[in-house]
Amino acid sequence: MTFKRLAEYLQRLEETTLRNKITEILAELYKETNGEEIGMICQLLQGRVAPLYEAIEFGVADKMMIRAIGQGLNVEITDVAALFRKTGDLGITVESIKNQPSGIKYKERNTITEVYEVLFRLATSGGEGSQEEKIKLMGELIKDLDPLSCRYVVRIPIGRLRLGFSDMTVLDSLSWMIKGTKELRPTIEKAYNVRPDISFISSTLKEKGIKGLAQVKPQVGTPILMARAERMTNGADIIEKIGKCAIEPKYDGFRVQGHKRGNKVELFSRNLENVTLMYPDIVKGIIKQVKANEAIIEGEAVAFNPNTGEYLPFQETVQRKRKYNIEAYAREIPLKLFAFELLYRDGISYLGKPFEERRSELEKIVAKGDTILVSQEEVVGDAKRLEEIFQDAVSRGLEGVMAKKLDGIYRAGSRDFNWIKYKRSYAGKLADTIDCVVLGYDYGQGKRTGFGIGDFLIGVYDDKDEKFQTVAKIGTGLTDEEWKKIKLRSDKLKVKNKPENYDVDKMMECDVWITPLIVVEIRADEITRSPVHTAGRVMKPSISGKAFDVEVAGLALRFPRLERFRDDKKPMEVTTLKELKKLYEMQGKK
DNA sequence: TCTGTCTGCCCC
DNA sequence: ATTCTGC
DNA sequence: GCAGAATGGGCAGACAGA
Repeated sequence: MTFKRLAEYLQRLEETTLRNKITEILAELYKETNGEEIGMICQLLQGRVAPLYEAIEFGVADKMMIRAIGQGLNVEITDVAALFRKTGDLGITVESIKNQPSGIKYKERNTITEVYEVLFRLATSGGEGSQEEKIKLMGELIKDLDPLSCRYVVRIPIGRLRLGFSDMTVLDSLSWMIKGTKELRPTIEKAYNVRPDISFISSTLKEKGIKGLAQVKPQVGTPILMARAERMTNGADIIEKIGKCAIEPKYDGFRVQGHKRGNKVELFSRNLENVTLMYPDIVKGIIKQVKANEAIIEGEAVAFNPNTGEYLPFQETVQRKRKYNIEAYAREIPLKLFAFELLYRDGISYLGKPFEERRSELEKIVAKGDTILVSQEEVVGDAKRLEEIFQDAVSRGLEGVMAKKLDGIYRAGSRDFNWIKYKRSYAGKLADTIDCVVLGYDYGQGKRTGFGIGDFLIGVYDDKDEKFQTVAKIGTGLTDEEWKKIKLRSDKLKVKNKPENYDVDKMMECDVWITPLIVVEIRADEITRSPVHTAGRVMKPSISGKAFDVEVAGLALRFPRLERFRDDKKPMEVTTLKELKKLYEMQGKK
């Protein structure tokens, strides 16, 4: 099949919003392919050339792609960038440049296989000169392909296909290919969950039918898609939703799935990256403490201070995700793994077993020790007790709690109400919000292109320096109508250059600057120290004297979102730097 | 060798 | 991560 | 309620160029 033919299908799919219709079109597309092509297509639809657990990344995003388009079509990079700002989509950008009459001929006979192979080479190119190599390969593709194919070939590496469907719909469509209905989706999904390789799944289905997936079972060394939690804002709702449930503390670390066979252990991150070499302390802990020949367990890894025993904030924990200096960091900030799931043990899959059974089996196979701790748990039947546990968790400095449905299965890869998270920041306390003023905004991408705005920069006021200093950009919490409204209001306040009394890091520069008159109430989970936001930041000359380094980090908001507009407030009434600093200091002691 | 820019289905 | 929206 | 697509702060690593 030619790539052009695929592109024509993708165009049809992009224009369709009805998911059932999308499912049908995909099935129709598959019918024109062979077993090899369907694998490549499904893989490319994920924006990859290999499954997530293979460490093959494109290493190409917006900036590199702009250069590749410039090189491939012999246009100035600044022109490409300008058109991208306008269109909000690099695919549309390349297509529209290509559609301008140029006299340059392009081939229409490139096969999917040929394109896939170039993308694969691009992804596996590394080392000195590799950026030039990637740009050359991408540029040649763009030069060779027709305009419509260019739209999609450019969107694949940057991971923004924007077709309105993703993995779950692909699984539906594979069912549709075989049966003409979605009835095989659960079977296909079950296989995909434990072997998240869409190329393998789709090729196998095409060549062997649904029977081909019968032997796909959890396997030590192949990561299982991780379950996610839905959110709720109080204990009563949780009890009403799932009844009696198990409550666990929610730690602020990162997910780890540990696979053990004998004395060999492999670790995977939430996005299935193999992180075994990064966390030797957890590997040793599992070998020592997990009493099963084969097991797959899951938990949250959190760093702690070995001298005080205190758990560390996320910003320190995440420093353990590294490739170099691993042993030194492991000594300085060792990890503990709070294990909360058993997914597999000695030939038996626990995925379909109720939570209570997984939990009791987990407790049996994890021996007491220093590194792996079975997560605390209390079974609760009433909202009052749930709130008590929640309050206790919050006062211990934790993020909140997780509630797990007692008879719920492990829903790999999906987010549903078998797991519910209840976080401090959801509990709607006024103390968790601050008032800020809008300083500028950026043009949006994709769906937001039409609004002319995608996010806005906010700041607090430092009455000492008499300057507005930044704390976050806001890209969520507004309805489509509110985006349109704030764009209109902002444009009336537009100024040519950044106002003198704005203190903004280069990283946070906006497309459009406005007079500081719009006041917004912002919710966030916490205040963190920031290298790029300027609230309270102090700089010093760099060693060479040619630049500036951060002497004292600024303050920023973690998970910022709009709570509401505060048209009743004047800009000079927003939170001051002094107040923000006080809030930052207060969150440390609880 | 140092520094800045860019990237990551990054981590959250 | 959070949030909004079409189905 | 699911699935998808907008968007956030901030970390280490990989290159390129000075």
